[in-house]
Amino acid sequence: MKAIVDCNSFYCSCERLFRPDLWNKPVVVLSNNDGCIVSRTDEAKKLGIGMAAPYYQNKELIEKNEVAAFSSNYHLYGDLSMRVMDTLRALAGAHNTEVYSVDEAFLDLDMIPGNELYDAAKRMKEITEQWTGIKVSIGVAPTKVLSKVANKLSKKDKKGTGGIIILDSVEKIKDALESTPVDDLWGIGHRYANKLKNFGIENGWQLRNMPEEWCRKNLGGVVGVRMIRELKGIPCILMKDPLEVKKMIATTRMFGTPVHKLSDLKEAVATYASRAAEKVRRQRSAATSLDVFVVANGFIDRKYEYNPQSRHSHITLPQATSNTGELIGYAALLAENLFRPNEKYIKAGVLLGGLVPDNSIQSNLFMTQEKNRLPQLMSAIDNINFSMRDDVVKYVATGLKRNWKMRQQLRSKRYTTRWDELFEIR
DNA sequence: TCTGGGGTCCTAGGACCC
DNA sequence: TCTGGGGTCCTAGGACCC
Repeated sequence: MKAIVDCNSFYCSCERLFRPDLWNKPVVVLSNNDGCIVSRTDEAKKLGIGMAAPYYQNKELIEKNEVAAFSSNYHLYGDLSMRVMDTLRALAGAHNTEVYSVDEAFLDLDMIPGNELYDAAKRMKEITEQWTGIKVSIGVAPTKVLSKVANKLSKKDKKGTGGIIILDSVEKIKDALESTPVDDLWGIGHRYANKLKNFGIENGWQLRNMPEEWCRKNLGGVVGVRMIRELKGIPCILMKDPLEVKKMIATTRMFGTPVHKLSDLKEAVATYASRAAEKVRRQRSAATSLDVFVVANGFIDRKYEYNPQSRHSHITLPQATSNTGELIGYAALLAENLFRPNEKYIKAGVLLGGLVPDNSIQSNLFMTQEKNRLPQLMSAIDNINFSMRDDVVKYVATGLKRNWKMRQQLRSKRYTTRWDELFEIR
């Protein structure tokens, strides 16, 4: 059996952890640039604040009901996520734990006898909540897709289910799938959901009973076949090896205010390149390709209209590298190619792809000694930046003023990762 | 030269996830 | 409806090989 453990309203729960005054109050957390709402507590959901709803459209509602709103504080969420995941690894075994996202993990529970599953899940839930202060919900079923179904249902009725649902019989699976609309299934997005509804398929049980070949034809080939088998309880989406590394790494951001100068654009792109390079080094990889993209938003009829135009530029690197200086050089070059004088840019990004293990980088006799020492320079910079704070050491190309930086006006303190922002008790 | 029947590798684009 | 910043997997089509 597989379990999915999911933190309830994760970003909001992190914010509330250090704010007892908000424990029963509505809270929302905003995306970067304070653009839209990406996490809501139950109290906020009850007020009718939608998921991914634009912040400015809900501002009135938020202020009227004294909803606490926060900018995203990734230092805090990242650290608390690590605590939750470490706890789960301790309880289920690291090799049985697949961290699926910042607030979710799949657990392989095959070693636990069927009649002990509920007690085991309950114990995991209690210990995780006690050790981390973050509430979780658990769904258990024969396959990943079904465990997600169970998890979703357990969240809908936290009191009735105790935040745990186990689907361990055909009858339970049937009941669960009948009350799950197709668009709530993991792997069915809005496109497929609409398609299914046009065929008169509304819930998970109806989909489960469709022929495999029909799914192959209509739901993206083998993806559709896997989906239907998973619904039938045949595991097709396997647990991932915890040691797997990423194949591409990106850093992209909206700008706080639109950028129209090439110098600003290059600064931003250099900053994203160095951030991406850092992430690449952290997983001991090197990139063999680099992409830069920009999104321009023009004035139309003297009116500011949302009309994003994106262009991108790609380069295959002569040699795999994770060196910030080198990557900034290429990124700046591509940014220059993309730049047009009369455009305003609202967003840009850098993607590092074709990642290979960094120990496979060929060093050669003809490389200068200086170049051979660059990895040491990089790790020295990484160590300083990690132990002190972000960007103590940075490339000048990334800018000093950074007037394109995103807005984050409502960010809470980084309680758990910065000495000078510790939680204070008087 | 494009006639047959394979095969591989790469990229772009679509669909999905949180 | 497209608001945010990440990612993954799959397929189709082109280039190239024998």
